[in-house]
Amino acid sequence: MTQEEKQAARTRILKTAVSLFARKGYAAVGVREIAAQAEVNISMISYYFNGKVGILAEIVDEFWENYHRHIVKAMDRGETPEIKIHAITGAMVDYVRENKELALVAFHTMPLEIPEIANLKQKSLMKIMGSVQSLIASLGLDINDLQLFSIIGPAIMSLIVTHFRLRDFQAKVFDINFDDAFYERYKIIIATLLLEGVQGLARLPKSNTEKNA
Amino acid sequence: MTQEEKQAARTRILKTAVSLFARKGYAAVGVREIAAQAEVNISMISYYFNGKVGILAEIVDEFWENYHRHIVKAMDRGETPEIKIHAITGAMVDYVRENKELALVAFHTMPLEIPEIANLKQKSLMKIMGSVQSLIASLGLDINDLQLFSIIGPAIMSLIVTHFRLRDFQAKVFDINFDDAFYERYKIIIATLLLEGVQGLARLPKSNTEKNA
Amino acid sequence: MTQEEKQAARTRILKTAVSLFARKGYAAVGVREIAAQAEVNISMISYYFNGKVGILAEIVDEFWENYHRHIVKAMDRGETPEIKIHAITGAMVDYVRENKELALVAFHTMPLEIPEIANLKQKSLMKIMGSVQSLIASLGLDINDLQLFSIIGPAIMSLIVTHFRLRDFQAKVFDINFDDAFYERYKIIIATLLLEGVQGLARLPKSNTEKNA
Amino acid sequence: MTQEEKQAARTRILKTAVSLFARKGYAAVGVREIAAQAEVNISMISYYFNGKVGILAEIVDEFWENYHRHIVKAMDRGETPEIKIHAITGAMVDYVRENKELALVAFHTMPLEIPEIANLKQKSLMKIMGSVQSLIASLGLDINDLQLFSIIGPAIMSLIVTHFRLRDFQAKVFDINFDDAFYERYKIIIATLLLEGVQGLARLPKSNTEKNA
DNA sequence: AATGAATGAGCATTCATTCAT
DNA sequence: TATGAATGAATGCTCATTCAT
Repeated sequence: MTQEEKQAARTRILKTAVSLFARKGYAAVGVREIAAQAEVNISMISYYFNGKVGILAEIVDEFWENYHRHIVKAMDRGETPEIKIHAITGAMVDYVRENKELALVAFHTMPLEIPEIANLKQKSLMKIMGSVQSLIASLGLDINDLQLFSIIGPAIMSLIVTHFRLRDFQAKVFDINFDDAFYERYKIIIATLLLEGVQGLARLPKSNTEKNA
Repeated sequence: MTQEEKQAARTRILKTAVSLFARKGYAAVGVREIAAQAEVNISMISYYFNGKVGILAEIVDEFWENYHRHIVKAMDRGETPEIKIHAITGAMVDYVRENKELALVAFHTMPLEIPEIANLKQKSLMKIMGSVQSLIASLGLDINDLQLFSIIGPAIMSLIVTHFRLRDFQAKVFDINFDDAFYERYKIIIATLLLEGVQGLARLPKSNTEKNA
Repeated sequence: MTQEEKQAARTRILKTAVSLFARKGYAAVGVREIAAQAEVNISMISYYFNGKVGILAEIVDEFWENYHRHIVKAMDRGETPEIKIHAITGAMVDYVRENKELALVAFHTMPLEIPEIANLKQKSLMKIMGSVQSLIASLGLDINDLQLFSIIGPAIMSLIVTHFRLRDFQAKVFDINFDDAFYERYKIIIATLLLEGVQGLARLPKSNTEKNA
Repeated sequence: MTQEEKQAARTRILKTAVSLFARKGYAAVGVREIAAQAEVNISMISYYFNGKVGILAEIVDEFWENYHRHIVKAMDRGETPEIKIHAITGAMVDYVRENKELALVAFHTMPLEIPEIANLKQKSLMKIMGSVQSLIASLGLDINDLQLFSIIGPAIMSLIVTHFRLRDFQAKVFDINFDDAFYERYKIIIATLLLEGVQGLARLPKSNTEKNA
C-alpha cells in the first residue's frame, strides 16, 4: 500500500502532464493545472521532477527510447524488405496508438527551442535517425545519400504520428470510427505507401535521384 | 514616409511574431518579446491585432488560405495524374519553402487546443481537406472512402512540412546543403513517393483496402 | 501633477524599501510587503527597478556616492588636520544622520555575498577607500602603509555607523535623548577620538607600528 | 562511533549554518542549503534546533556569552588602564579572530528585527554593555555620562568586528597579508587608538563634553 | 536518530491587457 | 497612432516545517 501509493503521486503527475501537454502544448500548461488535476501538492512537481521542464524531459526521453527499441526489435524479425516494412510500421503504429499522448508531446516538442532539453533532443534524434537509416538500407536505397535520407527519414517518422495529431479533429468533423479494424487497415496502407513509393524511387532515372544531378 | 512607416509597424509585429512562434511555439512567446524585437510599443499589439491570439489567428488564416489557393491553382494545370501530382507537390514545396516559418506555426498550431481559434482551425481544415479530396480523386482512389482519405490527407501534409520542422536540426547535425538543387530533387522524390505509393495502394487486393473488411 | 505623481510611485517604492531593509535586512523583506506599504502594484517594482535586487543596488550606489561626495567636499575646507578632521566627521555624521536608514542598509549590505551587486560593492568600496586615504594622509600617517590603512579605514566607518545601528535599541533600554545637542557633542567626541588616537599612533615607537616589525 | 557521529550531526549543522549565515545573512540562507552542506537530513534541523531560528539563537547566545567572558577575564588581569586596555583588546581580537564567522553573524544580527530572538538580543546587549561600562570606568571617564557611554560603548564593540566584516573584501582588492604579525600589530594600533583617543576626550574643555552643554 | 514524502503558504517575477495622455 | 504607467492575475518555484515510518 505505502510503496504503491508513494509511487502513485509521481506517476499521477507524469500521466496528467502528458495528457495536458498533448492537448495544449508544453508552454501553455501550468504546474498548478497539473498539480490540481493529479491531486498532488504543487511542490511535488519540483520535488520529483526538478521543475516543469523535468517532466517534459522525462516524456521526451521515454518516448524516443521506447520508439527506438520497438523499431529495432521489429527490424530483426523479417527477412525480405516487404516483411521488414510491415513489421516496422506495424510496431510503430501499435506503440504510438498505445502511447498516443506521449508520442504527440514528444513529436510536438522536437522542432521547438527549449534550451533545457536541447541536448536530450539531439540525443534522441541521433538515436532514432540511426534506426531509420537501417530501415532505409533494408529498402534498397543508397545509405550514403544524405539528401535522400534527410527527406525519407523524417517522412517515415512523422507519417504515423501526423495521423494521430489530427485524428481527434477528424473524428469530430467527419464521422470516422478509429477502431481496431481501422488500424489494421492503416498499417497495410502505410506500409504499402512506403514500400511502393520507395520502390518507385529506386526506379527513377539516375539523373533525377542522384545527388547534385 | 508616414504611410509606409505606419504600415510597417503592423507588418513588423506580424513578421516578428511568426518568427518567434515558429521557434518557440505560440504559448512560450510573450507580447513583450514580440514588441521589443519588432521595435514597437507593447500596446500596439492589442491595437492592431486585438491581443496576442489575434496575431496567431491571422497567421493561421493567411497560411491555410494561401496554401489552399496554391494547390487549387496547381491542380488546374495538369491533365494526367502524374503531371497533376508533380504540379501540386511542386506548388506545395515552393510555397512552404518561401513561407517556412508561417507554415511551421500554422502546422504546429493545428493539433493544439486554443479555444479562441478553434473555429478558424476547423474552417481551415475543411478547406484544405477539400483540396486534398480533389487530389485523391485525381489519383484514382475512391473519393467516398473516408478512412483512406483520413489517412492520405495528413500523410501528404506531413510529407511536406516535417522536412522543414527538422531542417535546421539536420543542417546542424549532418552537413547538408539545402539549396535550390536540393529542393528540385525534393519535389521529385515527394511526388514519386506519392504517385508510386498510391498506385501501389490501388493494386492492393480488395479485402485489404476495403472499409471494414 | 502628472510628472510628480508618476515619479511618486517610484520614489515611494524606494523609500519604503529603504525603511524595511534597514529594519529587517534585505533578504527578509518581500516585494509584497514593499508594494503593500508603498501602496503600489507589485509589478511596479520590476517595472521601475528590474526586480528587488535593483532597489538594493540603487540604495547602495546612492549612499556611497553621496557619502563620498560629502567627505571630499568637507576635506577641501580645512587647513590644519584638526579642522579637516572636524569638518569631515561633522559631514559624515550629518549625512548619516539625515539618511540613517539608507546608511544602515548600505553598511549592512557590504559584507554580504549578493552576487548581483558584487561589482557595485567593489566599486563603492574603492571609491570610499580613496577618500579615506586622503583623510589618513592629512592626519600625517604613512599613506603607503596598507596595513595601517586597512585598519583605520573601517575603524572610522564603524565609529560613525555603529552608533546608528544600535541607537534605537539604546533609546529603548536606556533613556537617552538623541537630539541636535547630542549630535553636536557626538561630532566632537568622534573627532577627538580620531585625532588624539591617531596622534597617539604617531608617537608609538617605530618597532611597534612598522610593517612586519 | 555512534555517540560521536550523533553529536557530529548537530555540530555539523551548527558549523555549516554559522558559515552560511556569515556569508549570506540569516534570512538569505535556507534550511535545505544548510542540511545539504552539512550532509544531514532536513528534518534534523527542526529536531535539534526547533527550526532555523533556533540555530541563530544558539549562535547569538554563544558568541556574546563567550565574548563577555573573555572581556571580564582580561579585565581582571591588569592594574593600570594601559595594561587593562591592551589586555582587553588583545582578548577581543584573539577571540573574534578565532571565531570570525560566529562574531560576524552575531554582530550582523544585532540591529535586525527578528522577533523570535528579540529577548535574547536584549539580554546579550545588556550583558556586554555591562562589561563595556567597567572598561570605560577604568579608562577614567564618567560612568554616569550615558551619552558618552552610548557613543563609546558601541564604538569599542564594533571597532574590532568591522575589520573582520571587510577583511575578505580588502584582501581581494588590495594585497594585504592578514597573518599573525598583522594581528599583533593590529592589537597595538587598536589599543593605542582607544587609549589615546579616550585620554584626549578627558582633556576636552568641560563645555564640550558635558551633557546638554 | 534518522528518513523522505508531503504540506500550504510564500517567494520574485512576468503575463496580457488597459487607459489616460 | 503612439506612449508608458498601471493593473491584477498567473507564472514556476522554494520556503520552513511536519509526520508517519
